[in-house]
Amino acid sequence: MASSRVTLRDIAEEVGVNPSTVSRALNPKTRGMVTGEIARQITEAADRMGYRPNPFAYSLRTNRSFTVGVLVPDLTNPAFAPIIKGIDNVLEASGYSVMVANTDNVAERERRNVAKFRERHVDGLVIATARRHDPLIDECRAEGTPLVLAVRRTTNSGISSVVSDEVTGGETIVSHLAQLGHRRVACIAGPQELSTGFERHQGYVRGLNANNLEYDAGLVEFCDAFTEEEGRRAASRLLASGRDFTAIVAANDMIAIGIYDELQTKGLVCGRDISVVGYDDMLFSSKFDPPLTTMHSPLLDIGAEAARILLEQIEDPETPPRSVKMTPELILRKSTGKPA
Amino acid sequence: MASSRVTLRDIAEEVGVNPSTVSRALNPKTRGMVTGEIARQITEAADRMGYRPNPFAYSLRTNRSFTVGVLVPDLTNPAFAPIIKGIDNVLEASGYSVMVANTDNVAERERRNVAKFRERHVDGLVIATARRHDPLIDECRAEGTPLVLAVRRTTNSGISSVVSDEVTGGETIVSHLAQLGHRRVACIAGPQELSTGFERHQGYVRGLNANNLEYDAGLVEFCDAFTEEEGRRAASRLLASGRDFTAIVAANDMIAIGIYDELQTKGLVCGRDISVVGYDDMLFSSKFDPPLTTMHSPLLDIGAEAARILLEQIEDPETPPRSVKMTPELILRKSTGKPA
DNA sequence: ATATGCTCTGCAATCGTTTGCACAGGTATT
DNA sequence: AATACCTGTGCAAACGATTGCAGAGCATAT
Repeated sequence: MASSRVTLRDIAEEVGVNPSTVSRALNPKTRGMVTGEIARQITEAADRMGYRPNPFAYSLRTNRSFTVGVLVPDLTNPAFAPIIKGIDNVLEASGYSVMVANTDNVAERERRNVAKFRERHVDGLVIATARRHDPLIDECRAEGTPLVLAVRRTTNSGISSVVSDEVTGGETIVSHLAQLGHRRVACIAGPQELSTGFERHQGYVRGLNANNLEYDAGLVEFCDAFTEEEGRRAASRLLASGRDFTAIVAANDMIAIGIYDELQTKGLVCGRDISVVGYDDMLFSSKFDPPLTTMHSPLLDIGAEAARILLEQIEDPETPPRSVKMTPELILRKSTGKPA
Repeated sequence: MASSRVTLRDIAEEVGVNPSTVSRALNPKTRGMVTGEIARQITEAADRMGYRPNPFAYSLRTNRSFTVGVLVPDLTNPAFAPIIKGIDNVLEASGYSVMVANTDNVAERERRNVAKFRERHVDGLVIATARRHDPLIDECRAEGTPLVLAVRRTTNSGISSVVSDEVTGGETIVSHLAQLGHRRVACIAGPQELSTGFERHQGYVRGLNANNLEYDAGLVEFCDAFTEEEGRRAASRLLASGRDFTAIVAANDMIAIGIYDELQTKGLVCGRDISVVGYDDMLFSSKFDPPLTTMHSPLLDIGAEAARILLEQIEDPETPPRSVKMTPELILRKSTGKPA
């Protein structure tokens, strides 16, 4: 309310030129078109008067909003928050603003928010909610707005994505267990419609092969969601099956926590009776009881890299889509040990 | 790229009226001005043609952006993420978009982001980074954009805020400890320039009085930040002082974790040798070793309520500032017990 | 001396809305 | 029947930038 904004016209009057000249003088790309001395006067006046361009006018004319939309399933999930932070860090530095939307994993809400972002003419989208087969993503791509997937990707190539190497991650976990001497390694896998769930399970299978362990379908349970509760239930089923095993590889840390719960109620001690390894290395996984051995996903870097690719893509829409795979790292803690 | 947007003018031509009529027919507030039948034709055509108003044009004209800015110290901090989620939940329902900015507690970054928000003409601001004396907040207020503080407030009244009742929270904690039989209760307080740190400490002091325990300056240590590391260092100082005490009230859960660390390295077992109580009840505080007794802050509700107040304020700028205090709840877990 | 080209600036249209004002036509009032 | 008042619609001016085009001024080439 206080300060009536100062516009190009105001500066123009002050300096005694046409607004268009002011526009050119202030825009680095067109600055060359105006005489040095005049340009100097203009920038000087602009500073002095506290000129701030009106983003609406700019956007209306140019259709650029310097805004990007970010879609995550859950802002409060420690396996996602760092991604946003990573994105925000690089985007802030480039003058972009980040709009977030929480979808709680419900497709309808994803759809609605993408629509909202589109209406608002965001310059680009980073999406962390993708399913392996995701019509919404296809639509987005067809629609033309620059887009990059983070953490989760679709089977559909031709879309930029940055994820971590889930398959080798899973494989490495099994190898770790095998080295400790485990022969009967169970798996509590995540949702198979998500690339993370799918590929980590795939990694588990490869790890078995690589270490000459046989695959036993009775040793793998699937979860419908990456949640503690789902993990607990799956663990319960596994235990109830009466099968013999000495270790469990969990699809992520949340599920691992669920497994902890179930082991505890059954009076088993994790790390001694049964080894458990998680995935993600989310915040506090070192504080659990016992501290969780887990595969560290470079979430912050994934977010940052996704943002960088998006920027590239916005800058030059002709840039071909790029997919990068970060490498995760095994963090040894107390939840794994030699088989009992 | 694909769909050339359809504008008011397109619809006007289709129906055979002037764009202004279309504008009026489509706006609920002015719809009464246009003949029922024509209005019907217009809305019908709008649907059919897939009309979506151009937000830039709208904003340029009206100076409303349907956007609010949210400032938090750390997106990944489980004591802040829920706030954003709460905000997003209510704002999304009202058609607003949320822009977030991460400040990492650096004043310069707060300033920069507030400036960015202002340039972008956000309709309102919710700020979770306020210091007790915060010039930036004063400037914001003077500037006129609707503003509400969340979780942390300034001493300066006359600004809307929604926080939890830290003082009684702190008091209740001490009472709990006193009831268990503790007589020598230490305190590891948070930054005193933040209302949370300040008021929780105040609550501690009141709790002492209320339970006829004497205040001993030697039993309180201050942290410069709400971090694990600061908590650990403070605990170390406290232990080194050689004073006698059986319980520690921590300014928040992060600090409590730091205390856990230090107790462990000193071979003390928390909950038996020394009781510890945290504050916030952040995610996973029930999973620590031992599960943390803590004061639950209704973070999600705080965010939601802040958003509601902000909406009120945006709707009618004359609305007097409103401050609400949520009541926290003590969650009993394993980190507290009878004194050894 | 004329033609040619280059550099700089201004003019005016445009982006897609909203909204004050004018005005046409109809209804109600006297 | 003349006047006043509504009601609904159109016109055109904003909002504050960007940008194609035209032209003024000047230097260089012929």
